[in-house]
Amino acid sequence: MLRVRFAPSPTGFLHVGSARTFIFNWLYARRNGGTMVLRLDDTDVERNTEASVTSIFDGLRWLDLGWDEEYKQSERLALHRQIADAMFQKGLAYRDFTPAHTGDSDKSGAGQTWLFNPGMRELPRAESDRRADAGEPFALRFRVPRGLGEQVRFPDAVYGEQIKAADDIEDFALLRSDGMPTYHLASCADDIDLRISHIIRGQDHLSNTYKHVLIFKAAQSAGAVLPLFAHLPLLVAPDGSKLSKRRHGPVVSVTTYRDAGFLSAAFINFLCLLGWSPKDDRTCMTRQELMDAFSLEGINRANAVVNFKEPATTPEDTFDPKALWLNAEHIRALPVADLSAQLLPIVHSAGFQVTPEKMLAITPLIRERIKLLRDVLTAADFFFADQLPPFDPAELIPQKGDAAMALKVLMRAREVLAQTEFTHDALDHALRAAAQELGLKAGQMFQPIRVAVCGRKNAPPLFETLQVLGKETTLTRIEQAVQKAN
RNA sequence: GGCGCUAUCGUCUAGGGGUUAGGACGGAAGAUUCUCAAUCUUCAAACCCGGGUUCGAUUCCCGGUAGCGCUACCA
Repeated sequence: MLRVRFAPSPTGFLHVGSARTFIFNWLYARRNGGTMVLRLDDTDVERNTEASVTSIFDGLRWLDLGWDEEYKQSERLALHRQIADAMFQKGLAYRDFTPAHTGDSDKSGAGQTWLFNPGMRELPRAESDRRADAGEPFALRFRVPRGLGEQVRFPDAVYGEQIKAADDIEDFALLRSDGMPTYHLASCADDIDLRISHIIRGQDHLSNTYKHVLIFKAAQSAGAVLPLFAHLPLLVAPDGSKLSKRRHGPVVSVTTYRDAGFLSAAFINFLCLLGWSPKDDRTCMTRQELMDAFSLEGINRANAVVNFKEPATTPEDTFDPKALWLNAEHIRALPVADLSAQLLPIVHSAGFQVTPEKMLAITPLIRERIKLLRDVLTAADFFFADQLPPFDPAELIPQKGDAAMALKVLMRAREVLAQTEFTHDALDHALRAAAQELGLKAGQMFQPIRVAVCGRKNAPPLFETLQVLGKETTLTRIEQAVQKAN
Protein backbone atom coordinates (compact mmCIF):
# COMPACT_ATOMS: atom_id res chain seq x y z
CA MET A 1 0.00 0.00 0.00
CA LEU A 2 1.54 3.26 -1.12
CA ARG A 3 1.16 6.04 1.41
CA VAL A 4 2.71 9.49 1.27
CA ARG A 5 2.39 12.44 3.59
CA PHE A 6 2.71 16.19 3.60
CA ALA A 7 3.74 17.40 7.04
CA PRO A 8 3.94 21.18 7.38
CA SER A 9 4.66 22.81 10.68
CA PRO A 10 2.29 25.68 11.40
CA THR A 11 4.86 28.34 12.11
CA GLY A 12 4.16 30.67 9.19
CA PHE A 13 2.17 30.97 6.01
CA LEU A 14 2.17 28.18 3.45
CA HIS A 15 5.08 28.97 1.24
CA VAL A 16 5.69 28.01 -2.32
CA GLY A 17 8.33 25.43 -1.46
CA SER A 18 5.92 23.65 0.85
CA ALA A 19 3.21 23.87 -1.76
CA ARG A 20 5.50 22.19 -4.26
CA THR A 21 6.28 19.42 -1.79
CA PHE A 22 2.57 18.92 -1.28
CA ILE A 23 1.96 18.82 -5.03
CA PHE A 24 4.73 16.30 -5.69
CA ASN A 25 3.42 14.06 -2.94
CA TRP A 26 -0.11 14.37 -4.24
CA LEU A 27 0.94 13.68 -7.81
CA TYR A 28 2.89 10.63 -6.74
CA ALA A 29 0.02 9.28 -4.69
CA ARG A 30 -2.55 9.87 -7.39
CA ARG A 31 -0.32 8.57 -10.14
CA ASN A 32 0.19 5.34 -8.27
CA GLY A 33 -3.13 4.83 -6.58
CA GLY A 34 -1.77 5.67 -3.15
CA THR A 35 -3.07 7.53 -0.13
CA MET A 36 -2.27 11.14 0.66
CA VAL A 37 -1.91 11.97 4.33
CA LEU A 38 -1.89 15.52 5.67
CA ARG A 39 -0.17 15.82 9.02
CA LEU A 40 0.33 18.99 10.99
CA ASP A 41 3.75 18.77 12.60
CA ASP A 42 2.98 21.02 15.52
CA THR A 43 5.32 19.91 18.27
CA ASP A 44 6.98 23.31 18.55
CA VAL A 45 4.42 24.85 20.86
CA GLU A 46 6.38 28.08 21.13
CA ARG A 47 6.22 28.91 17.45
CA ASN A 48 2.89 27.47 16.40
CA THR A 49 0.16 29.92 15.54
CA GLU A 50 -3.49 29.53 14.72
CA ALA A 51 -3.06 32.04 11.89
CA SER A 52 -0.52 29.75 10.35
CA VAL A 53 -2.87 26.78 10.47
CA THR A 54 -5.48 28.92 8.72
CA SER A 55 -3.00 30.06 6.12
CA ILE A 56 -1.91 26.52 5.37
CA PHE A 57 -5.45 25.27 4.94
CA ASP A 58 -6.39 28.31 2.84
CA GLY A 59 -3.48 27.65 0.56
CA LEU A 60 -4.14 23.94 0.27
CA ARG A 61 -7.82 24.44 -0.39
CA TRP A 62 -6.99 26.86 -3.15
CA LEU A 63 -4.72 24.27 -4.73
CA ASP A 64 -7.84 22.17 -4.82
CA LEU A 65 -6.04 18.85 -4.87
CA GLY A 66 -7.40 17.41 -1.66
CA TRP A 67 -6.05 14.70 0.63
CA ASP A 68 -7.30 11.48 2.14
CA GLU A 69 -6.39 11.47 5.81
CA GLU A 70 -5.59 14.19 8.29
CA TYR A 71 -3.66 14.15 11.60
CA LYS A 72 -2.25 16.48 14.16
CA GLN A 73 1.00 15.55 15.81
CA SER A 74 0.10 17.26 19.04
CA GLU A 75 -2.70 14.76 19.47
CA ARG A 76 -0.32 11.84 19.19
CA LEU A 77 2.10 12.72 21.97
CA ALA A 78 1.45 9.52 23.89
CA LEU A 79 2.70 7.49 20.96
CA HIS A 80 5.87 9.55 20.68
CA ARG A 81 6.66 9.24 24.37
CA GLN A 82 5.99 5.56 24.35
CA ILE A 83 8.46 5.05 21.52
CA ALA A 84 11.00 7.26 23.24
CA ASP A 85 10.60 5.35 26.46
CA ALA A 86 11.04 2.03 24.68
CA MET A 87 14.29 3.28 23.23
CA PHE A 88 15.44 4.43 26.62
CA GLN A 89 14.60 1.09 28.21
CA LYS A 90 16.58 -0.71 25.53
CA GLY A 91 19.55 1.57 26.18
CA LEU A 92 19.30 3.12 22.74
CA ALA A 93 18.73 6.51 24.28
CA TYR A 94 19.98 8.25 27.39
CA ARG A 95 19.08 11.15 29.63
CA ASP A 96 21.07 14.32 29.21
CA PHE A 97 20.91 16.62 32.22
CA THR A 98 22.95 19.38 30.58
CA PRO A 99 20.96 22.61 30.59
CA ALA A 100 19.64 23.56 27.17
CA HIS A 101 21.80 25.78 24.98
CA THR A 102 20.73 29.34 25.24
CA GLY A 103 20.50 31.20 21.96
CA ASP A 104 22.00 29.99 18.74
CA SER A 105 24.85 27.60 18.38
CA ASP A 106 27.49 29.35 16.34
CA LYS A 107 27.57 27.87 12.91
CA SER A 108 29.84 30.48 11.48
CA GLY A 109 33.20 28.90 11.92
CA ALA A 110 35.16 28.59 15.10
CA GLY A 111 32.90 25.92 16.62
CA GLN A 112 34.11 22.36 16.61
CA THR A 113 32.07 19.36 15.78
CA TRP A 114 29.53 18.75 18.47
CA LEU A 115 28.63 15.11 19.06
CA PHE A 116 27.35 14.87 22.61
CA ASN A 117 27.58 16.58 25.96
CA PRO A 118 30.44 15.23 28.03
CA GLY A 119 29.61 12.83 30.83
CA MET A 120 25.98 12.26 29.96
CA ARG A 121 26.31 9.47 27.46
CA GLU A 122 27.93 7.12 29.92
CA LEU A 123 26.02 8.18 33.00
CA PRO A 124 25.20 5.02 34.99
CA ARG A 125 21.54 4.10 34.90
CA ALA A 126 21.22 4.28 38.66
CA GLU A 127 22.50 7.83 38.83
CA SER A 128 20.40 8.81 35.85
CA ASP A 129 17.32 7.43 37.59
CA ARG A 130 18.17 9.16 40.85
CA ARG A 131 18.59 12.57 39.22
CA ALA A 132 15.42 12.10 37.18
CA ASP A 133 13.50 11.07 40.30
CA ALA A 134 14.82 14.14 42.06
CA GLY A 135 13.06 16.16 39.43
CA GLU A 136 16.14 17.35 37.57
CA PRO A 137 15.13 18.23 33.99
CA PHE A 138 16.71 16.30 31.15
CA ALA A 139 16.51 15.82 27.42
CA LEU A 140 16.45 12.33 26.02
CA ARG A 141 19.14 11.74 23.42
CA PHE A 142 19.66 9.03 20.90
CA ARG A 143 22.78 6.99 21.59
CA VAL A 144 24.43 6.98 18.17
CA PRO A 145 26.81 4.02 17.72
CA ARG A 146 30.26 5.45 18.20
CA GLY A 147 33.79 4.21 17.62
CA LEU A 148 32.60 1.07 15.90
CA GLY A 149 33.15 2.27 12.35
CA GLU A 150 29.49 1.82 11.61
CA GLN A 151 27.82 3.37 8.64
CA VAL A 152 24.29 4.59 8.24
CA ARG A 153 22.91 4.25 4.76
CA PHE A 154 19.75 4.61 2.79
CA PRO A 155 18.81 4.81 -0.86
CA ASP A 156 17.34 8.08 -2.03
CA ALA A 157 15.15 8.00 -5.11
CA VAL A 158 16.57 11.30 -6.29
CA TYR A 159 20.09 11.51 -4.86
CA GLY A 160 21.01 7.86 -4.99
CA GLU A 161 22.65 5.77 -2.28
CA GLN A 162 23.55 7.88 0.75
CA ILE A 163 26.19 6.80 3.21
CA LYS A 164 27.54 8.50 6.30
CA ALA A 165 29.80 7.37 9.12
CA ALA A 166 27.86 7.03 12.36
CA ASP A 167 30.80 8.72 14.07
CA ASP A 168 29.88 11.92 12.23
CA ILE A 169 26.32 11.95 13.57
CA GLU A 170 25.68 13.74 16.83
CA ASP A 171 23.58 12.40 19.66
CA PHE A 172 20.45 14.28 18.68
CA ALA A 173 17.56 14.91 21.03
CA LEU A 174 14.41 12.81 21.02
CA LEU A 175 12.58 14.45 23.89
CA ARG A 176 12.96 17.98 25.14
CA SER A 177 13.28 18.69 28.82
CA ASP A 178 9.63 19.69 28.91
CA GLY A 179 8.72 16.22 27.71
CA MET A 180 7.72 17.29 24.21
CA PRO A 181 9.09 15.19 21.37
CA THR A 182 11.46 16.79 18.91
CA TYR A 183 10.72 16.91 15.24
CA HIS A 184 12.95 13.93 14.52
CA LEU A 185 11.20 11.67 17.00
CA ALA A 186 7.65 12.76 16.33
CA SER A 187 8.08 12.65 12.60
CA CYS A 188 9.57 9.17 12.53
CA ALA A 189 7.18 7.78 15.14
CA ASP A 190 4.24 9.01 13.13
CA ASP A 191 5.66 7.88 9.84
CA ILE A 192 5.95 4.40 11.31
CA ASP A 193 2.54 4.47 12.91
CA LEU A 194 0.83 5.88 9.83
CA ARG A 195 2.65 3.33 7.70
CA ILE A 196 4.11 5.95 5.38
CA SER A 197 5.81 4.15 2.52
CA HIS A 198 7.37 7.07 0.66
CA ILE A 199 8.79 10.21 2.21
CA ILE A 200 8.98 12.96 -0.37
CA ARG A 201 10.27 16.18 1.15
CA GLY A 202 12.71 19.03 0.78
CA GLN A 203 16.40 18.37 0.43
CA ASP A 204 17.06 20.32 3.62
CA HIS A 205 16.18 17.03 5.30
CA LEU A 206 18.71 14.97 3.40
CA SER A 207 21.31 15.13 6.16
CA ASN A 208 18.64 14.67 8.80
CA THR A 209 17.63 11.43 7.18
CA TYR A 210 20.57 9.58 8.70
CA LYS A 211 19.12 10.33 12.11
CA HIS A 212 15.73 9.24 10.93
CA VAL A 213 17.10 5.96 9.65
CA LEU A 214 18.60 5.42 13.07
CA ILE A 215 15.23 6.06 14.70
CA PHE A 216 13.36 3.87 12.26
CA LYS A 217 15.73 1.00 12.91
CA ALA A 218 15.52 1.47 16.67
CA ALA A 219 11.78 1.91 16.87
CA GLN A 220 10.44 -0.34 14.20
CA SER A 221 9.61 -3.93 14.84
CA ALA A 222 12.00 -6.43 13.36
CA GLY A 223 11.63 -6.99 9.66
CA ALA A 224 9.94 -3.68 9.06
CA VAL A 225 11.11 -1.93 5.94
CA LEU A 226 12.38 1.59 5.77
CA PRO A 227 10.21 4.01 3.82
CA LEU A 228 11.63 5.06 0.50
CA PHE A 229 13.07 8.56 0.62
CA ALA A 230 12.92 11.04 -2.21
CA HIS A 231 14.41 14.44 -1.49
CA LEU A 232 13.49 17.42 -3.58
CA PRO A 233 15.89 20.16 -4.63
CA LEU A 234 15.16 23.38 -2.81
CA LEU A 235 13.47 26.46 -4.20
CA VAL A 236 15.78 29.43 -3.85
CA ALA A 237 15.69 33.18 -4.41
CA PRO A 238 17.52 34.79 -7.36
CA ASP A 239 20.55 35.34 -5.13
CA GLY A 240 20.66 31.65 -4.31
CA SER A 241 19.46 31.92 -0.76
CA LYS A 242 16.76 29.65 0.53
CA LEU A 243 13.27 31.08 0.14
CA SER A 244 12.23 32.40 3.48
CA LYS A 245 9.40 34.38 4.94
CA ARG A 246 11.80 36.52 6.87
CA ARG A 247 14.00 37.56 3.95
CA HIS A 248 11.55 37.49 1.08
CA GLY A 249 8.20 38.28 2.62
CA PRO A 250 4.88 37.66 0.91
CA VAL A 251 6.45 36.86 -2.48
CA VAL A 252 6.89 33.33 -1.18
CA SER A 253 3.39 32.93 0.18
CA VAL A 254 0.91 30.83 -1.74
CA THR A 255 -1.90 33.23 -0.91
CA THR A 256 -0.01 36.03 -2.65
CA TYR A 257 -0.29 34.08 -5.89
CA ARG A 258 -3.93 33.36 -5.26
CA ASP A 259 -4.78 36.96 -4.46
CA ALA A 260 -2.93 38.29 -7.48
CA GLY A 261 -5.10 36.20 -9.72
CA PHE A 262 -3.22 33.03 -10.47
CA LEU A 263 -5.26 30.07 -11.55
CA SER A 264 -4.33 27.26 -9.22
CA ALA A 265 -3.82 25.00 -12.22
CA ALA A 266 -1.22 27.41 -13.58
CA PHE A 267 0.47 27.78 -10.22
CA ILE A 268 0.69 24.02 -9.89
CA ASN A 269 2.05 23.75 -13.41
CA PHE A 270 4.71 26.35 -12.64
CA LEU A 271 5.82 24.71 -9.42
CA CYS A 272 6.05 21.30 -11.05
CA LEU A 273 8.52 22.66 -13.56
CA LEU A 274 10.87 23.76 -10.79
CA GLY A 275 12.98 20.72 -10.07
CA TRP A 276 11.06 18.30 -12.19
CA SER A 277 10.77 17.71 -15.89
CA PRO A 278 8.46 15.57 -18.01
CA LYS A 279 11.56 15.00 -20.17
CA ASP A 280 9.80 15.95 -23.33
CA ASP A 281 9.27 19.44 -24.63
CA ARG A 282 6.02 20.14 -22.84
CA THR A 283 5.75 23.09 -20.50
CA CYS A 284 2.10 24.03 -20.36
CA MET A 285 0.35 21.06 -18.79
CA THR A 286 -3.02 20.35 -17.24
CA ARG A 287 -3.41 18.69 -13.88
CA GLN A 288 -4.25 15.43 -15.61
CA GLU A 289 -1.20 15.65 -17.86
CA LEU A 290 1.00 16.29 -14.85
CA MET A 291 -0.49 13.30 -13.09
CA ASP A 292 0.13 11.06 -16.06
CA ALA A 293 3.68 12.28 -16.55
CA PHE A 294 4.89 12.49 -12.96
CA SER A 295 7.63 10.22 -11.76
CA LEU A 296 10.44 10.40 -9.24
CA GLU A 297 12.93 9.82 -12.06
CA GLY A 298 12.09 13.21 -13.51
CA ILE A 299 13.21 15.02 -10.38
CA ASN A 300 16.31 17.11 -10.65
CA ARG A 301 19.10 17.39 -8.08
CA ALA A 302 20.09 21.05 -8.29
CA ASN A 303 18.22 23.83 -6.49
CA ALA A 304 15.83 25.85 -8.62
CA VAL A 305 15.61 29.63 -8.65
CA VAL A 306 12.23 31.28 -8.43
CA ASN A 307 13.05 34.20 -10.65
CA PHE A 308 11.30 37.15 -9.06
CA LYS A 309 12.78 40.65 -9.07
CA GLU A 310 14.18 41.43 -5.64
CA PRO A 311 13.30 45.10 -5.28
CA ALA A 312 9.88 44.95 -6.92
CA THR A 313 9.07 48.05 -8.93
CA THR A 314 5.90 46.71 -10.54
CA PRO A 315 3.42 44.22 -9.10
CA GLU A 316 4.51 41.72 -11.73
CA ASP A 317 8.06 41.76 -10.40
CA THR A 318 6.82 39.64 -7.53
CA PHE A 319 6.43 36.68 -9.85
CA ASP A 320 8.65 34.61 -12.08
CA PRO A 321 7.98 35.67 -15.70
CA LYS A 322 7.41 32.05 -16.57
CA ALA A 323 4.71 31.75 -13.93
CA LEU A 324 3.02 34.78 -15.41
CA TRP A 325 3.26 33.37 -18.92
CA LEU A 326 1.93 30.00 -17.79
CA ASN A 327 -0.96 31.69 -16.06
CA ALA A 328 -1.80 33.59 -19.25
CA GLU A 329 -1.65 30.31 -21.14
CA HIS A 330 -4.00 28.63 -18.69
CA ILE A 331 -6.33 31.62 -18.77
CA ARG A 332 -6.54 31.41 -22.55
CA ALA A 333 -7.15 27.68 -22.37
CA LEU A 334 -10.12 28.15 -20.08
CA PRO A 335 -13.59 28.10 -21.65
CA VAL A 336 -14.94 31.65 -21.80
CA ALA A 337 -17.83 30.85 -19.50
CA ASP A 338 -15.49 29.46 -16.82
CA LEU A 339 -13.12 32.38 -17.08
CA SER A 340 -16.00 34.82 -16.94
CA ALA A 341 -17.30 33.18 -13.78
CA GLN A 342 -13.87 33.54 -12.15
CA LEU A 343 -13.59 37.16 -13.18
CA LEU A 344 -16.99 38.24 -11.96
CA PRO A 345 -16.31 38.14 -8.21
CA ILE A 346 -13.08 40.06 -8.70
CA VAL A 347 -14.89 42.80 -10.56
CA HIS A 348 -17.61 42.90 -7.94
CA SER A 349 -15.22 43.06 -5.04
CA ALA A 350 -13.56 46.05 -6.71
CA GLY A 351 -16.91 47.80 -6.40
CA PHE A 352 -18.21 47.56 -9.95
CA GLN A 353 -21.70 46.52 -10.98
CA VAL A 354 -21.66 44.07 -13.85
CA THR A 355 -24.20 41.49 -14.83
CA PRO A 356 -22.99 37.96 -15.56
CA GLU A 357 -24.26 38.43 -19.12
CA LYS A 358 -22.20 41.52 -19.69
CA MET A 359 -19.16 39.88 -18.12
CA LEU A 360 -19.59 36.99 -20.48
CA ALA A 361 -19.54 39.42 -23.42
CA ILE A 362 -16.46 41.24 -22.10
CA THR A 363 -14.43 38.14 -21.32
CA PRO A 364 -13.48 37.14 -24.87
CA LEU A 365 -12.28 40.70 -25.48
CA ILE A 366 -9.78 40.66 -22.68
CA ARG A 367 -8.75 37.08 -22.22
CA GLU A 368 -5.78 37.39 -24.54
CA ARG A 369 -4.75 40.58 -22.82
CA ILE A 370 -4.46 39.54 -19.19
CA LYS A 371 -1.79 37.56 -17.37
CA LEU A 372 -3.43 37.62 -13.98
CA LEU A 373 -7.13 37.48 -13.18
CA ARG A 374 -6.72 40.77 -11.36
CA ASP A 375 -5.70 42.38 -14.65
CA VAL A 376 -9.36 42.39 -15.60
CA LEU A 377 -9.68 45.53 -13.52
CA THR A 378 -7.22 47.46 -15.65
CA ALA A 379 -7.93 45.75 -18.96
CA ALA A 380 -11.70 46.20 -18.87
CA ASP A 381 -12.14 49.19 -16.56
CA PHE A 382 -13.94 51.27 -19.20
CA PHE A 383 -16.62 48.61 -19.50
CA PHE A 384 -17.41 48.85 -15.81
CA ALA A 385 -17.16 52.51 -14.97
CA ASP A 386 -20.08 54.85 -15.69
CA GLN A 387 -17.76 57.76 -16.09
CA LEU A 388 -14.42 57.44 -17.85
CA PRO A 389 -11.49 58.66 -15.80
CA PRO A 390 -10.04 61.89 -17.19
CA PHE A 391 -7.48 61.60 -19.98
CA ASP A 392 -5.31 63.99 -21.95
CA PRO A 393 -7.19 65.31 -25.03
CA ALA A 394 -3.92 64.93 -26.95
CA GLU A 395 -4.51 61.19 -26.76
CA LEU A 396 -7.36 61.66 -29.20
CA ILE A 397 -5.06 62.78 -31.97
CA PRO A 398 -4.47 60.01 -34.50
CA GLN A 399 -1.21 59.00 -36.17
CA LYS A 400 0.05 61.71 -38.53
CA GLY A 401 -2.86 63.87 -37.56
CA ASP A 402 -3.64 66.90 -35.45
CA ALA A 403 -6.31 68.16 -33.10
CA ALA A 404 -8.45 69.30 -36.00
CA MET A 405 -8.41 65.83 -37.51
CA ALA A 406 -9.37 64.31 -34.17
CA LEU A 407 -12.32 66.62 -33.89
CA LYS A 408 -13.36 65.97 -37.46
CA VAL A 409 -13.25 62.22 -36.89
CA LEU A 410 -15.23 62.39 -33.67
CA MET A 411 -17.93 64.59 -35.11
CA ARG A 412 -18.27 62.35 -38.12
CA ALA A 413 -18.33 59.28 -35.88
CA ARG A 414 -21.04 60.82 -33.75
CA GLU A 415 -23.15 61.25 -36.85
CA VAL A 416 -22.47 57.89 -38.42
CA LEU A 417 -22.77 55.81 -35.27
CA ALA A 418 -26.07 57.40 -34.39
CA GLN A 419 -27.58 55.76 -37.39
CA THR A 420 -25.65 52.52 -37.46
CA GLU A 421 -26.83 49.22 -36.10
CA PHE A 422 -24.36 48.02 -33.44
CA THR A 423 -23.31 44.77 -35.00
CA HIS A 424 -19.75 43.93 -35.93
CA ASP A 425 -20.29 44.08 -39.67
CA ALA A 426 -22.45 47.18 -39.69
CA LEU A 427 -19.93 49.07 -37.55
CA ASP A 428 -17.11 47.84 -39.73
CA HIS A 429 -18.76 49.04 -42.93
CA ALA A 430 -19.97 52.34 -41.55
CA LEU A 431 -16.67 53.38 -39.98
CA ARG A 432 -14.52 52.32 -42.89
CA ALA A 433 -16.79 54.19 -45.26
CA ALA A 434 -16.57 57.24 -43.04
CA ALA A 435 -12.80 57.04 -43.05
CA GLN A 436 -12.77 56.91 -46.81
CA GLU A 437 -15.06 59.93 -47.07
CA LEU A 438 -12.75 61.90 -44.84
CA GLY A 439 -9.75 60.73 -46.80
CA LEU A 440 -8.21 58.98 -43.78
CA LYS A 441 -6.69 55.61 -43.16
CA ALA A 442 -8.81 53.22 -41.11
CA GLY A 443 -6.44 53.50 -38.17
CA GLN A 444 -6.69 57.27 -38.15
CA MET A 445 -10.46 56.97 -37.98
CA PHE A 446 -10.54 54.27 -35.32
CA GLN A 447 -7.99 55.61 -32.91
CA PRO A 448 -9.81 58.78 -31.80
CA ILE A 449 -12.98 56.75 -31.32
CA ARG A 450 -11.13 54.14 -29.32
CA VAL A 451 -9.64 56.74 -27.02
CA ALA A 452 -13.01 58.45 -26.72
CA VAL A 453 -14.76 55.32 -25.50
CA CYS A 454 -11.90 53.55 -23.70
CA GLY A 455 -9.99 56.50 -22.36
CA ARG A 456 -6.70 55.20 -23.68
CA LYS A 457 -4.90 54.10 -26.79
CA ASN A 458 -4.43 50.43 -26.04
CA ALA A 459 -7.62 48.46 -25.84
CA PRO A 460 -9.48 45.51 -27.35
CA PRO A 461 -10.63 45.61 -31.00
CA LEU A 462 -12.93 48.53 -31.67
CA PHE A 463 -16.08 47.01 -33.12
CA GLU A 464 -16.45 44.35 -30.46
CA THR A 465 -15.83 46.98 -27.84
CA LEU A 466 -18.51 49.27 -29.19
CA GLN A 467 -20.96 46.40 -29.36
CA VAL A 468 -20.49 45.54 -25.73
CA LEU A 469 -20.57 49.17 -24.69
CA GLY A 470 -23.79 49.75 -26.63
CA LYS A 471 -24.93 52.66 -28.68
CA GLU A 472 -25.98 54.90 -25.84
CA THR A 473 -22.75 54.76 -23.89
CA THR A 474 -20.71 55.03 -27.06
CA LEU A 475 -22.46 58.16 -28.22
CA THR A 476 -22.30 59.74 -24.79
CA ARG A 477 -18.57 59.17 -24.60
CA ILE A 478 -17.98 60.44 -28.11
CA GLU A 479 -19.97 63.54 -27.29
CA GLN A 480 -17.82 64.08 -24.23
CA ALA A 481 -14.72 63.65 -26.34
CA VAL A 482 -15.98 66.18 -28.83
CA GLN A 483 -16.34 68.69 -26.00
CA LYS A 484 -12.89 67.82 -24.83
CA ALA A 485 -11.32 68.19 -28.24
CA ASN A 486 -12.83 71.61 -28.74
C1' G B 1 35.20 24.60 11.39
C1' G B 2 32.92 19.32 10.51
C1' C B 3 29.70 16.37 7.41
C1' G B 4 26.76 16.15 3.10
C1' C B 5 24.48 17.70 -1.61
C1' U B 6 24.89 20.33 -6.26
C1' A B 7 27.06 22.64 -10.85
C1' U B 8 24.24 22.95 -19.18
C1' C B 9 21.95 29.86 -22.22
C1' G B 10 19.90 35.57 -17.55
C1' U B 11 15.97 31.79 -15.51
C1' C B 12 13.49 26.70 -15.75
C1' U B 13 15.33 22.49 -18.13
C1' A B 14 16.51 18.17 -22.16
C1' G B 15 20.62 15.45 -23.47
C1' G B 16 24.76 12.60 -23.31
C1' G B 17 31.95 9.39 -24.75
C1' G B 18 31.88 11.81 -31.34
C1' U B 19 25.35 16.33 -31.56
C1' U B 20 24.83 22.39 -35.73
C1' A B 21 24.33 20.78 -27.25
C1' G B 22 17.48 20.62 -28.01
C1' G B 23 13.02 23.08 -25.80
C1' A B 24 10.47 26.89 -22.74
C1' C B 25 10.28 31.83 -20.39
C1' G B 26 12.50 36.41 -20.84
C1' G B 27 15.29 39.71 -24.61
C1' A B 28 16.01 41.58 -29.84
C1' A B 29 14.19 41.96 -34.95
C1' G B 30 10.33 41.09 -38.47
C1' A B 31 5.31 39.47 -40.33
C1' U B 32 0.09 40.21 -39.30
C1' U B 33 -3.99 43.39 -37.44
C1' C B 34 -7.79 49.42 -36.37
C1' U B 35 -4.10 50.17 -31.27
C1' C B 36 -2.63 46.66 -27.57
C1' A B 37 -2.54 41.66 -26.93
C1' A B 38 -2.53 36.94 -29.16
C1' U B 39 -0.31 34.32 -33.26
C1' C B 40 3.78 33.22 -36.72
C1' U B 41 9.06 33.71 -38.39
C1' U B 42 14.09 34.82 -37.37
C1' C B 43 18.24 36.11 -34.15
C1' A B 44 21.46 36.53 -29.76
C1' A B 45 22.34 33.43 -25.49
C1' A B 46 25.12 27.77 -21.92
C1' C B 47 28.23 22.64 -20.82
C1' C B 48 32.40 26.39 -13.52
C1' C B 49 38.00 25.51 -13.47
C1' G B 50 42.22 21.99 -13.52
C1' G B 51 43.98 17.21 -13.99
C1' G B 52 43.26 12.30 -15.50
C1' U B 53 40.76 7.80 -18.40
C1' U B 54 40.09 7.61 -23.74
C1' C B 55 41.52 7.86 -30.56
C1' G B 56 37.95 11.48 -28.61
C1' A B 57 35.26 14.46 -23.10
C1' U B 58 30.48 19.02 -21.75
C1' U B 59 29.18 13.74 -20.48
C1' C B 60 33.08 8.95 -16.68
C1' C B 61 36.90 9.50 -12.36
C1' C B 62 39.78 12.67 -9.04
C1' G B 63 40.97 17.54 -7.20
C1' G B 64 39.72 22.69 -6.89
C1' U B 65 36.24 26.53 -6.72
C1' A B 66 31.50 28.30 -5.84
C1' G B 67 26.53 27.77 -4.07
C1' C B 68 23.27 25.39 -0.89
C1' G B 69 21.88 22.21 3.28
C1' C B 70 22.66 19.93 8.13
C1' U B 71 25.70 20.65 12.29
C1' A B 72 19.40 23.40 18.24
C1' C B 73 15.92 20.52 23.94
C1' C B 74 13.29 24.59 15.25
C1' A B 75 10.93 21.97 11.81
